[in-house]
Amino acid sequence: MNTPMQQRSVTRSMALVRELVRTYQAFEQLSSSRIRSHGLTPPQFDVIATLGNTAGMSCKELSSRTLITKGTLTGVLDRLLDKGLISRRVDANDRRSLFVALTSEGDSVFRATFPDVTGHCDGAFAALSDEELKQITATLAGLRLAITAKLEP
Amino acid sequence: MNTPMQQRSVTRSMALVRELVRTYQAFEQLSSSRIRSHGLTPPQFDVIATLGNTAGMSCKELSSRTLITKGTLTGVLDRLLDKGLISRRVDANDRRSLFVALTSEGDSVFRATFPDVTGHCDGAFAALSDEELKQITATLAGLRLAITAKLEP
DNA sequence: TATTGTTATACTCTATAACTATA
DNA sequence: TATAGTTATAGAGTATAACAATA
Repeated sequence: MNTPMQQRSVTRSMALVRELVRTYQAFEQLSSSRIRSHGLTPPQFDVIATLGNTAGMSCKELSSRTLITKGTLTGVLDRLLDKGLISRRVDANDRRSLFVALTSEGDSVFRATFPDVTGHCDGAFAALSDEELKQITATLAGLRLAITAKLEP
Repeated sequence: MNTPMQQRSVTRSMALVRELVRTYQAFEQLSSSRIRSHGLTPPQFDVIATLGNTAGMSCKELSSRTLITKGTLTGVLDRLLDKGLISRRVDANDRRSLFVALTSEGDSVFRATFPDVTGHCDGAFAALSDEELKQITATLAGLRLAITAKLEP
């Protein structure tokens, strides 16, 4: 009633935010150990997973999808290049741009790791029906859109 | 129908996992810029937020709540100590253990940053009713429990 | 002039494991 | 012997900003 506006507002989303963070952290903990067992770091896996099932993309697009800033991305790509998992070549149309794609070995790693990482969640979600999974996914998507809208302006 | 078991299973949770990661990343992006504007890193904020509204706790407990491993935690606490935001003193009962708590300056920082960070989500969630917020929070909690159960054994 | 990506710098976090001191 | 934390080491990610090449 006479709780300050700011205070009430904060209380409203606090529980949700905390729970989102905790849920993600739990997932992170589960997936990170799986990722490392394949000899990758989480950011490296992020790149592999983003490139998987695509023809490839520019560093700019890869950066915006993974949320890894361009300066950092160069280093991450260097290490994946050393491992032979990606190729990086100049775009013929715009020679400022680099086209990054999985090599066939990178694709093998993608096919081995991605199902393994997500697959470890399936046991956890076994109790949920397809309908419930769909529902939760939609809820999260809505949440994400709300946050993204707040980010852009 | 004749899709392999593993394949079907992966497909089931893949969309949900991707959406959870993306939603969290969007939140991370929003909160991280707020956190840094207060002169903290995300792990440092994590510690401040965990200590906030408590009397303090051991490094062990802090480590298990933040998911920061003990070796890393020492460094993070060192930096917060340098900033004068926490105190670290030997526990009288068990002299192997350290009791970590916010200083009054740390508490001020907590009170300034925590509402600011979570508050930036309130605009995003303004369209949701209290009931919906509650519902989504409960859904996430269920998801987390499912993942945590998978982690422990 | 603007954009794409690299390089340079300095710092923080991370995993891992050996170590100290208490219990 | 086991536990709480620190220290040591090496690597990886991060922010930031200056830079080169191309548009």
